[in-house]
Amino acid sequence: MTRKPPEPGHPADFLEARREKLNRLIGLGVDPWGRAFRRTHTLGQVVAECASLEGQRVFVAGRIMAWRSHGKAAFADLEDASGRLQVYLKRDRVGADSFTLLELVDLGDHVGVAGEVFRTRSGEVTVAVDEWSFLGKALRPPPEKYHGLRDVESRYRQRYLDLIANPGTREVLRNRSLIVRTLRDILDERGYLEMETPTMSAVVGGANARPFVTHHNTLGIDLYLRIALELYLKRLVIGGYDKVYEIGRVFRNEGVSFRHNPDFTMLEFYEAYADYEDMMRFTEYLIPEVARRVLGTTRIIFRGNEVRLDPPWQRQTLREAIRQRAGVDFVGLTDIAAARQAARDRGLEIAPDATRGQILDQVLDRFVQPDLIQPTFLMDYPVEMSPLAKRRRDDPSLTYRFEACVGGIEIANAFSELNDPIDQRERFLEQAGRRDRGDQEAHMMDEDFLTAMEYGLPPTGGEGIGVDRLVMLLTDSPSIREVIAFPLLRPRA
RNA sequence: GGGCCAUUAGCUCAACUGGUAGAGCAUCCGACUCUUAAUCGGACGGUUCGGGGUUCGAGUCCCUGAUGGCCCA
Repeated sequence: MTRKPPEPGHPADFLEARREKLNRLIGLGVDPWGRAFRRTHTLGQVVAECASLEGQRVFVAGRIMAWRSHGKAAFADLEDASGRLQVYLKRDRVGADSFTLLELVDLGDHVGVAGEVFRTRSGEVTVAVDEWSFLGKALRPPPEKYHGLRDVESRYRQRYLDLIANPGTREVLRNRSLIVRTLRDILDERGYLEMETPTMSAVVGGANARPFVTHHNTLGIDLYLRIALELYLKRLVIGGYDKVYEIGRVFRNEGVSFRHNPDFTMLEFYEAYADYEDMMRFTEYLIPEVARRVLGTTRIIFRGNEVRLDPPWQRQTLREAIRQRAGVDFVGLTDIAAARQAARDRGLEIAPDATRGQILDQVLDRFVQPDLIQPTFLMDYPVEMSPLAKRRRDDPSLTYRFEACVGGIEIANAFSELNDPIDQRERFLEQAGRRDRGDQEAHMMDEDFLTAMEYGLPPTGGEGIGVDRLVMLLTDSPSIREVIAFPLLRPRA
């Protein structure tokens, strides 16, 4: 590709203009990349403490976000993680040579400045610069200063530009960090130990999902990326830790949607000698408490609805919730053919060999979850959908399991853990049968886990929370991709 | 996987029923020592997502591919 040679004063394009400035800087013996710069204050601190700082000399640094030139003076807006601050660059103050060098400054450059804090006529806190230096030249221009970066694809592919240009994105990812930290704080306060379990292993389980496969070269074996944290955390409970949790990435080889990303963050916690009732009580404390600590309120807006997170949350059996919203008792319906037909009558596409669990999943997805705006526990899932949950004493076809829905999406899944290794083996066998019949989401037989269970898992309450979805909820984000810094996209062709 | 929509200058967006691709910001040149979406004057900047077709003529219509969004699965 040929390109016009840049004429002096008329560079062929914006990239060459910046390259040329860079070369001029190097030619002048100026280091365009800078070195560590000892700030006395962040930009936000200068603004916040301006009353006491007025008249004092400060050292601050930031990226140049706006530039207003006035002949022998100029104003620039600097930005760092703490905020934005205006600086005033006057020839009489910085000196003629240094002022001339400002011609080589571009939007997006990092600079460090020293100068006196003052207020302009209009009252804006400003630093009257007497010395400045380059801390990092930008060879590409930042996005448009007023509209920012709007193109959704560019925002995800080049998240750094999204972050530079859009304060709202900075706020969301910052809140994500605070939410995760707060989850840890609360779990720590409650005496849970944070653990780390394998992300790769020869057998995966803990959820109905297709795993990613990878390969270990020296061992010469295929390994799976984990789809849940459950089976290893339960081993730790067997080992004697009575309260454990893990926050970590899990990987599911399935489609992408506004609430699905192939890798996402799960929180799972397990408490020995507890049950799903305890998990419900803890959940309806945990979620509003996170909201209160991070956002300062338990009343949030999500997708245009006000959601009140305060306890107690609604409780409804799955059976009743479905009967109420779909008009059919799908849980109680034992005739599978009739169930398939009833689902089809309600506009669902049901495969001829669909199991009851698959039908219930679809009915839940379509009719029940979207309707559950206020926090709700859906309780008592059928045993065939819940191969790791304890059976109800009063009805062994159901389990002590609940899912929590908030804002119309599922954010948590919990149960009284199945601790009978004989029943667990039967459940795995039943799942393995489905696998043999082609259900790639069915559980694998996990002899190692069964062996562990045979050493004795105490009655245990366990729960998984979709951290990304919780962040969506608390930041009113319409898509999971808004709360994941670098969501998966197809590579650019 | 299916349906609908989108893709135009570095960024944000225009361009009626097919008829010379424009604006703002950014960039470059010039003026300006309290501006703040600074202002004023001038200039540069395009594979209209890729490929094919229809037509005297395609950003616009048709086919095909790519990527993304939304809805459905």
